[in-house]
Amino acid sequence: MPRPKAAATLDDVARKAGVSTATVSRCLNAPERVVKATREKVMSAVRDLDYTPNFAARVMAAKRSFTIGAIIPTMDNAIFARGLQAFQEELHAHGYTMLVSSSAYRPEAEEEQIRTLLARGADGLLLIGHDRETAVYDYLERQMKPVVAAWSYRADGRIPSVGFDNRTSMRALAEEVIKLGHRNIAMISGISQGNDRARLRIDGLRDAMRAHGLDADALPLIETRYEIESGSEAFSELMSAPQRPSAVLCGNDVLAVGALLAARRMGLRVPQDVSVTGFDDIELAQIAQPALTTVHVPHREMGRRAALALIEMIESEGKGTSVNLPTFIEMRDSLGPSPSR
Amino acid sequence: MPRPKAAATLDDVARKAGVSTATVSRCLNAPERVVKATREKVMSAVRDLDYTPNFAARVMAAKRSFTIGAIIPTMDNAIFARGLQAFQEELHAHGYTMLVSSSAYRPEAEEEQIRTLLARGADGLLLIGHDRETAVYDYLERQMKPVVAAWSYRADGRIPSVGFDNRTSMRALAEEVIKLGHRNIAMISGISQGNDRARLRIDGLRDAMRAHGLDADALPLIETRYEIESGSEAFSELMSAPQRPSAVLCGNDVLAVGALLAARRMGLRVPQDVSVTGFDDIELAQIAQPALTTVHVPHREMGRRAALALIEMIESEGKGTSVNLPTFIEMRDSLGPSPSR
DNA sequence: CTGAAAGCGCTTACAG
DNA sequence: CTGAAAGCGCTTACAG
Repeated sequence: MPRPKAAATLDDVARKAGVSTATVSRCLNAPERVVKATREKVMSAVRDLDYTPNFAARVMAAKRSFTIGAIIPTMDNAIFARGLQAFQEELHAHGYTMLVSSSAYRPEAEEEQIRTLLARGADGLLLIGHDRETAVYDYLERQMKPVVAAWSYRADGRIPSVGFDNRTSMRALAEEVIKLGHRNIAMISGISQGNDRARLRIDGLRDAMRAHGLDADALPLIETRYEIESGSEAFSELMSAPQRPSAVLCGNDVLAVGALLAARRMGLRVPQDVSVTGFDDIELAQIAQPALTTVHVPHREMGRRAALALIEMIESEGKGTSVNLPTFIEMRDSLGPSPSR
Repeated sequence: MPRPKAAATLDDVARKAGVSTATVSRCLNAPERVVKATREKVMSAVRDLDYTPNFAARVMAAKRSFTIGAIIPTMDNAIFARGLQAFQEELHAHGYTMLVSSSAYRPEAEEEQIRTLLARGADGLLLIGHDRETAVYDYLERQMKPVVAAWSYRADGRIPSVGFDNRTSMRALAEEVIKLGHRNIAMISGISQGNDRARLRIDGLRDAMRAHGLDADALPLIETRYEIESGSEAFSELMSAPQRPSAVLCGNDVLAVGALLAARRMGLRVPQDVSVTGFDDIELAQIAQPALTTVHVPHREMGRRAALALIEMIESEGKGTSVNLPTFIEMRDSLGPSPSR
């Protein structure tokens, strides 16, 4: 009985096929450069030995890993799930594997993970948004590895981005809200510190307010974690202010669903008593009661395009082109005219 | 101006610190084996050169990668998100990185990914469930790398599992349903082919039916993809049968939410006209209207324990112990007494 | 406590 | 079209 033998190596295959390791390597990586007869001998040896190339050795010798790292704030939240899935599918279709880690919205964690993934030989990196220290960008530049920022388009970023315009998207939604007669508007946002998406959405709302003569500086605003429960708490707090808002714009759908839940608990009807809006258009938005009016973000498309951009940069050594994806407002039931109108 | 230099190597550090590469390596991996003075010289060289060890080289030399692969059916679905996040956090806390890929519920895709991840030097693997070809298990065994199956506990599996009992969990829920007087029961399941979790949940329902004298073989059952829309379609189909069910048990919360949506569209009140139940207790279940009665699965705990089990197997070369996590029924509003009672 | 050197398993110019 | 050999950047017995 053959005892558990170590995995076969290139050498084993070469010996068994009676050729050199160079030839075996070519059969695997550039079969067209080997004559058919040789190739067949080699491939059958590969099969017999159930040979799988050792990845680390290949990476080291070829200086390519066919691995791309993605560092996202969190996986435990539908915000990134769909886009990430599409990203991974597209990578896989091109022969790449995805390495993921989550930073829990902590910049130091992101930095550490950038180093780790790069040290692991990632051929490129997907990062979320643009907010990070200059030193991090300097480091990235020195590594000379393709990096793309997703979820936030920015023309003048230090790295190319594949995303959408968070600011004008939120502004467009806010314009609709204002058009419906709302003048007491409040916002529940994600923590804007280190999160350009959150900050730009706030800015977008303020842009719209200013454009319509509302006092943007007086905007009641609560920043909180992207969790349903946090959205509920913020909503209750906002609604217990002396001057109750007639519309509460939320930084994303998760917060908005939390707001909806709190409204129900408080006996407030949405949108008759108060309007609520979201951002992202994740599945939750359709399921919520009432269904959420929100900004539709093309998550899958964004994931795909980000993968394509990265692969392009890796394979043709280009510096990458940013892409600004369009969003649109998905009008559903949670936004109605201002009751005080 | 120094032009973009290649990343520093161990050799560069050794030269700069005036020691051998062996010493530098020790400073990094077993600092206690180097005297303080030397260590300080080395560490300052490391800092000066902004040195990060090359991962592939390290893996190849040490035959350890501190990487663990996870192959899940899909990321674009809350079913796995929470558990996976917890898994990743626990790995990270122990210095491991997670490599993920999704198989889209295709066995061949899973097989290919097992090979890929192992070739990439993964020190261990997380797989979902137990349904796979014998040949795959044989292959896994030959690789001699720790592998754990999650989301489904099984005492006699070929690999240890960290999960819960899908069958008795569903049975317990079904008992409650039957206790409420329901005798016309139907089920919407995920595709059971190659998915032991789905199959065991069906079995669990049938167990309960049999135990209460109902005809388990006559159970109206539709198997479909784990998508909201699929749940809606299946529900409509089930409800248009001559003999309408008074309770529809769903293979998971996603399907149940789809059923709820369809019920609303059909003008059926839940649970007055028809009861609906889910499985998993993902966030959706609480948000649904009415809130879903479902089986609570301890996703985070399962993810954590799976990580721990794998690390344990890697580091102490044990064969791993399975863990069977308890589930419980989360009674909410979508299950009520049978109207015909 | 530290160093010289072999070895990990590939790829890739360079010859022929 | 194929092979001999250097080299990728580490770790780790083995000496001393």
